[in-house]
This record gives sequence, C-alpha cells and structure tokens, in this order.
Amino acid sequence: MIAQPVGISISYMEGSAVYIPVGHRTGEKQVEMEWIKDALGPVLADPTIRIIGQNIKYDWIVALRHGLVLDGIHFDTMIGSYLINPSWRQHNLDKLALEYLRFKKIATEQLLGKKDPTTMDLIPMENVAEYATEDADITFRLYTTLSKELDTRNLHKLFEEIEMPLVKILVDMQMTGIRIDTERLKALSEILDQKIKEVTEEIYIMADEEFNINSTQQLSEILFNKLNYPVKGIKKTKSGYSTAEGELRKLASQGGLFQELPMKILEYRGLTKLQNTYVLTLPAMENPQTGRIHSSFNQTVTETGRLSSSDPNLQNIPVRTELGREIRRAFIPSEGNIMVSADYSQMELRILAHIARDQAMLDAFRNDLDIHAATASKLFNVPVENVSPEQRRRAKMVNFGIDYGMTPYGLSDRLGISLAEARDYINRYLAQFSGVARYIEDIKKHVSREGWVETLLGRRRPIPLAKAKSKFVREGAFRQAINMPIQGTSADIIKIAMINIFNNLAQTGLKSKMILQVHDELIFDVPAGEEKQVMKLIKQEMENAWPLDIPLKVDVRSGANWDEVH
DNA sequence: GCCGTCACG
DNA sequence: ACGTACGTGACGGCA
Repeated sequence: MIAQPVGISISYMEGSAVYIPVGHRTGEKQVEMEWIKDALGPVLADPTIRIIGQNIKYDWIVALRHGLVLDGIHFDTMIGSYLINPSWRQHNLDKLALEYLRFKKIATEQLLGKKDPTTMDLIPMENVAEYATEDADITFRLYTTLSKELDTRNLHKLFEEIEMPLVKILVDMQMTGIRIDTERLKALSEILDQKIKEVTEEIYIMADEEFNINSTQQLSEILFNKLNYPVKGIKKTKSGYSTAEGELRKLASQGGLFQELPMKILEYRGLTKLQNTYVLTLPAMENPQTGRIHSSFNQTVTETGRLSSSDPNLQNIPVRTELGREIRRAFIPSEGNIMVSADYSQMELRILAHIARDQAMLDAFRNDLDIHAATASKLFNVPVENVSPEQRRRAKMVNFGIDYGMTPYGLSDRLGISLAEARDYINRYLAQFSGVARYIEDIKKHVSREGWVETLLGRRRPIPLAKAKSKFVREGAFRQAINMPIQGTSADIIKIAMINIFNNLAQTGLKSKMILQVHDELIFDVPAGEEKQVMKLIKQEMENAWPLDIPLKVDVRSGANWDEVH
C-alpha cells in the first residue's frame, strides 16, 4: 500500500514489511520519486499481483496524481469491515486492529505529538518507518481475518462483485469532479445578500428589537415569551419550544398578527441556508488545479449500503424551490460537453412491491400507472381518473410513509389530520395492499428473532435493538428494519448499474464520464457527439442491472446544466 | 462537541 | 405521559 505522501510501505506474503521514504525532509537519505515509479510502477500495474490495502480509494488517488497506474486491486480492509459491521462509525486501522486482532497500534498522536502536531516528513525516518511498516503488516493480517469472516457470513459475493469493483469508479468520479459556474454563483450571492438584509430588517421591526435570528434560543424567547405566541401543540426540544419549519407553519396558520413573523423567519432561514451552505461555499471548494469541485463519495458510512457524499456534499444540492434550482443551474458540463442525468422512477416503491410480492402494487407497476394516483384510488375508493390532487398528495405521503415504517402519529402530524383519521388511512392502505402488510409483519418477526435484516443481494444490517425491553426503542428498531431491505436493495442495484455503465463506457472507448450519484440518480459529463449512444447505454444498463418481477424504469435527460436535466 | 435546523433521496 | 417515518452531511449557536 501507499501510505502518506512521505513514504510507501509494502507488506509481503511472509508478513514482513518495508518502508520506502519519499520526499523526507530530515536530511536523511531518501529515495527519489522517479526511482520509486520505475521500481514500483510495474508491480502496482501488474494485474496478477494482488494489492491489499486499507482505504484504497485514498491511496489510489494519491498514486494516480503521481502518474502511477494501479491494477490488481484485490482487498480493501475498510470495506470488508464495513460489510461485516455497517453500524460502526469508524473503520480506521486503529479500530480494526483493536477489534479484529486485539492489537493496539502505535498512535499517530504519539508519533506527531498531540498538541500542535508536526508532519510525517519531519519525523526521524526510523520512527516513521516503524509506524508505517506496522500499518502495512496490520493491513495484511486484517485481510486474512476479514476474508474468512466475509466467507462465513456469505458476504464474499457482494464484496467481490459489487463493493471492490466500485472503488475504481468512485476514484474516477472523485478525480473527474464537476464544473461549476462561479460567475453565476457570485451573482446569486449578491442577490441573496440583498434579500437577507431586507428580510432581517423586517424581522427586527416585527419583533420590535434586534436579535440573532440564527439562535433558536433567542428566537424562541421572542416568539413564545415576548410576543406570546400560543405554545399549544408546539413540539418541545431539550432546551425549549421548537422553532422548526413545521412548528413555525403551525404558528402562522393561526392567521392575523401571528401569521407574518413566522413566515418571515422561514424566508430568512431559506435564504441564509442557501447562501451559507451552497452559494458562498461551493466556489471556495473549487480545486485551483482542475477548476472543478471534487466531492468525496464515501463507501463505508451508511447502515443501509447507500453511498454518502461529503466535502462538499453533492447529494443534497437544492431542487425543491425556484431559488434552490438557481444553484443547480451553476452545475455545468465541461466545455463543449452536455450534461446527462438518469434517474430511476419510483425505485424504492418498485422494490417494495417486489420484495413484498404485493399483487396490487405489482399490477400497478406492470401497467405503468401513476403509483400515487393508483394508491389514492384504492385508499379513497374512487376511479383513478377521478383522484383529486389533494387525494393524490395524501396517498403519496402514505406511500413514502409505508416505506419508512410510518406510525399514525407521524402521518397525522405530516398531513395535519386527526390521529383517528391517520389510523384509518393506514388501516385502509394495509387492507388494500395485503402483501405489504404481510411484509411488515414478517420483517418484525424476523428481526425480533434474528436481530438483523438483509437486502435482496444479502447485504446485512444488524438491528440488535429489535430485542430491546422498551417498546419505544423496539418500535424504532422495527421501522429501521422495515426500511433497510428496500433502501439497501436500491443501493445495491444502482451500484451494479454504475459498475456496468463504467465498464461499458471503457470497452466502447467512449469519453463520457460518470460524475455524480444521488441514490437513485446518475449524472454524466458527455461529449456532444456521444449524447445519443450514451443515453441509450445508460438507460439500458440501469434498467437491467438486476431483474425484478416488474420492470425498473429509468428517465434519461440531456441539457446544459443539472437543473435542466433533473 | 452537541444541538437544532434543513438541504437531498 | 409521552410522542415516532428511513437514510445522510453541513451550518451556526452555545457550552
């Protein structure tokens, strides 16, 4: 493996490890990068020499930056550990060594110092070498242990055929990055600044004083103590009454004098959220070398098997409001290219229909019906063509709610209906969709007995709290258990599609690049001449990634920015 | 470092 | 009496 930029450590089959210093600054003799590349390059590029590493994506990117090509990537201990224990918050080498090998590694802190840590290249070579070779040695030992464990748990197929092949794709996506229109964001930030100033002034006047609107404490004090907004029906947080959007809307719905201030607060929040989280931040994250944004796609974070994105998170770019979509318009393809987006239509509901073998739901999807309208039709006992927009909206809430293990309380809160009415909706739903009702009961029984659930492809999530004494805790665990096989299977399938698309693009020699994944959507940067062919290829691979009892449907669009194609 | 809030699927 | 729809990451406030 390639450790820090300062050096390279390699572990051999015999269990010994060597450390090769590169760019070390203590004046001790060191090896030139060019020599390393000549000596190691052929080894790393040889597909018959299997490479084992911890967090290979990181090392792979470092290697590629130095012009080193890697092939024969065989086993990532971080990913192995994640498949075995997806609920662990960390899968760093220290943790893995301790948990799987009962071995306490030399703490990085001890080497670099706790306060004002120095950098690796300034530590005496002897000490760095001991630390670095330990890394390589431990990684190799972990490989042996984890490999057996994956076998025992029947996770080897998922590991070898999905997670390991995916590493290369995430490396490619991260390194490619995405282009943004900085000018557009600059202009937007000035508009937002102006609006924020105006709204701030208006809020101060309505509150009859200046205060920090960002402070929920101060805001709550103003609303509920000074201005005597009614607290009845307002949720509490640990520190006081909640000022979350739903609660502010309840206040505003009282009408009259109570209406304006909460709505202004929400407007303020919307504006500052966009400004601080996206508009000001994204241009600052542009890489000066590439002129693009390089987010991290994390493979060992979520408990369901989804990817996550960070630094910056590109999986939560606004889309629901017009102003939010203004930000999306700043995500653009490379010069001369077009953007292509492909998203699975109703993916999780289709997977639920398949897993639950629910005849009514399967029929609806086989006939390519509007699933929310179809649900409304059954729920409210009206012909599909007579479903009102409000009925459809409610049915949509119920559909998603079912996916999440919804309770009557949650539904009544979200739909603003009585508890009794919410109970009635859920009962009617479960009577109409008996397969789903059976699935929910089966999952509860299963997780109560086994303490885990799994996806269609065998990805497992331990849910030990399903056996908890407290009913409250147990029911929380049940909701996770109901949702995981659905969300997780969706994650498995899109990962397969990503691998197949990547390989297909490579084989056909196309220059198009996959640049983002947003759970059920893939975004591509496409040379104009490849548009037609690539769109067809993407749709084909996504719809056929994994066969279900009903078709998976994918919508593909091309355009000049992310908003246009979404 | 935790909390409340809110952006996304 | 209480309060709960699943999964994330980032920001500002506050201790």
